[in-house]
Amino acid sequence: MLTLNQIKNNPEELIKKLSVRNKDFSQLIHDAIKTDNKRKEIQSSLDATLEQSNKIAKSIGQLFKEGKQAEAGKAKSEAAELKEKAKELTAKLNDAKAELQTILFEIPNIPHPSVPAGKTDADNAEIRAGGTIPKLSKKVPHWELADTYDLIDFELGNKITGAGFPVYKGKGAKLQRALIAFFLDEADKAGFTEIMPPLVINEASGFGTGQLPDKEGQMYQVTEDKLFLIPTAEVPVTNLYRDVILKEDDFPIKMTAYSSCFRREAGSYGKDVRGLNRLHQFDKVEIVQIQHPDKSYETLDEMVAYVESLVQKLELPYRIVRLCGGDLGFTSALTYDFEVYSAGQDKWLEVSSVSNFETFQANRLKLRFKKVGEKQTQPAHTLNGSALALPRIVAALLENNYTEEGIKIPEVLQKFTNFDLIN
RNA sequence: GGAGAGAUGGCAGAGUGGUCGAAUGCGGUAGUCUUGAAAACUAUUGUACUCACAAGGUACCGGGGGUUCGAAUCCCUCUCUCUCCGCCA
Repeated sequence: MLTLNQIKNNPEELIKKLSVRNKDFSQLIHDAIKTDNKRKEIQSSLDATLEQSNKIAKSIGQLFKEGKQAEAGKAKSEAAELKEKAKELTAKLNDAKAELQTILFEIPNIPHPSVPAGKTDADNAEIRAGGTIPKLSKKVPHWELADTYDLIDFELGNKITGAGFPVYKGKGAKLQRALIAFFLDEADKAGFTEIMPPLVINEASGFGTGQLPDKEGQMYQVTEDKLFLIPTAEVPVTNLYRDVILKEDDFPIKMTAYSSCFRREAGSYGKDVRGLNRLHQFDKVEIVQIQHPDKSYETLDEMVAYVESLVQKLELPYRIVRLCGGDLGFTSALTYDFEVYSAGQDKWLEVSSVSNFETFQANRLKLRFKKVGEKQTQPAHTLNGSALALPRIVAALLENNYTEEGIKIPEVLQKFTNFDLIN
C-alpha cells in the first residue's frame, strides 16, 4: 500500500506514473487526499478535546484530595460534556479512517520507470532469451507422455479431490522430489536461508502481502478457523518480518522456501488449464529478499540472474520479459517473468515471476529499518521470485527431452532422481 | 475435547481506579576509565499520529466493547499462550 506521504508528495506526478498501468487513478488519488485532510481535521479536534478532558480528570483527583467537593462536582459535569463530544468525534474519525483505508487498498504500487506502457502480455518487453528450441521428430504434449510413462494421473486426482489436483506416481513423483531438492540446494548455495513455513495462514498475513482484502476469492479458505491455504510461500515467509524493525546492517535478508501452493484459479478454463499448465495445487520453491531501498534493484537483477541460472542448468529454452503496465501485478513495481518453451505444445509457459515490491508490502507489513544513530524508521524493500514453480518446468522437461528411447533427464537432476531416462 | 492459569516495553518481571508510557533487572546505544578489551561507573534507550523529524498534544500495557470525571488496574467478549487430564502422528 502507498502511504499518504507518497500520495501527497506530488499527486499529479503520481497519477501520471500510475497511468502506465493503463488506468486512470486521478479520482482515487484526489479522494485519498481529501479524505486524509478530513481525517486530520477530525483527529486534531479530537486530540484537543481529549487534552482538555484529561486535564479536567486530573484536576478532579486533586480537588477530591483537597476536599473541594463542590468544585470537583462542577468539573465533573464539564468533563461529561467533553466526553460526549469526544465520543462523536471518535465515531467520525473511525469513519474517515475506514474510508481512507478502503481508498488506499485500491491504489496499486507505482510502476518503476522502466515498466513499458501496454495493455496485455503481448506488450511485455523481451529482455533476453537463451537455450535452444529442440527439433523434435514428434511433438507430444506432456499429458500424453505422463500417461504413456505412468508419471502423473490426472483422473485419479479428479477422483480424490477434483480437477487440478494431479497424482504423481513412480518416476513422476521422484522427478518432483528431485526438482525440489535441486532448487533448494541451489538456493542454499546462493546464500538463501531455508525456511519451512506453515501452509496455512491467518488473515493478518494475507493483508501483509496483499492477498487480502480483494483477492480472497483466489485462496482456499478454512472458514471455521478463519485461515487460508497459502497461494505461495511468499505469504508466510515475507510475513515472518511483519511488525519488525530491522537495523540497517541486517540487510540483505535472503530466504528460500519450498511449499505446496493452493490456488482456486476461479474463472480459468479451456486449453490453458490442460495437464500441468494450470493447477489448483502445485509445488514451488520461492526466494524472498528484504533489502535496503538503495540496493533493491541491484538485488532484483541478481535474483533474475539466479533464476536464469536455474533454467540454464535445466537446459530449457527460455526468455525473460519485463511486464508492461497492464500486466503488472497490483503490488509490484517491476516484474520480470520467465517463460520456458514447451516443445510438445509448441508454447511458451510462464515458470517464474521475479518482482520488486519496493515499500508497498513493507508499508502493510510494517516492516521497517532504522539507520544507525537515527530515530526515524523507514520502510524496507521486499522482493520475491519463483525459483522455480514445478509443474510447467516438468511439462517442458517432458516435452523437450522426449526421444524415441524415452525422456532424458537433465544432467543436474540425475543425482537427485537416480535415473537418467524415463522409459 | 474437559479443568485451571495467564497475556505489561527487545527480553525477564513489578504494578489491582488518579501522581503510570508504566518500577526494577537484563539487553542495546553513547560516554568516563583503559594501550586496547573486559569490569565498574554515568547518561540514554518503545511505536505511531499531529507537527517543522522543535516544543507541546494524542493514542497504544493481546484485540474489540463497556463502567467511570478518570482504567494497565473493574465488567463483558473474542483471540492466543501455558499447566493438568483425555485423545493422538
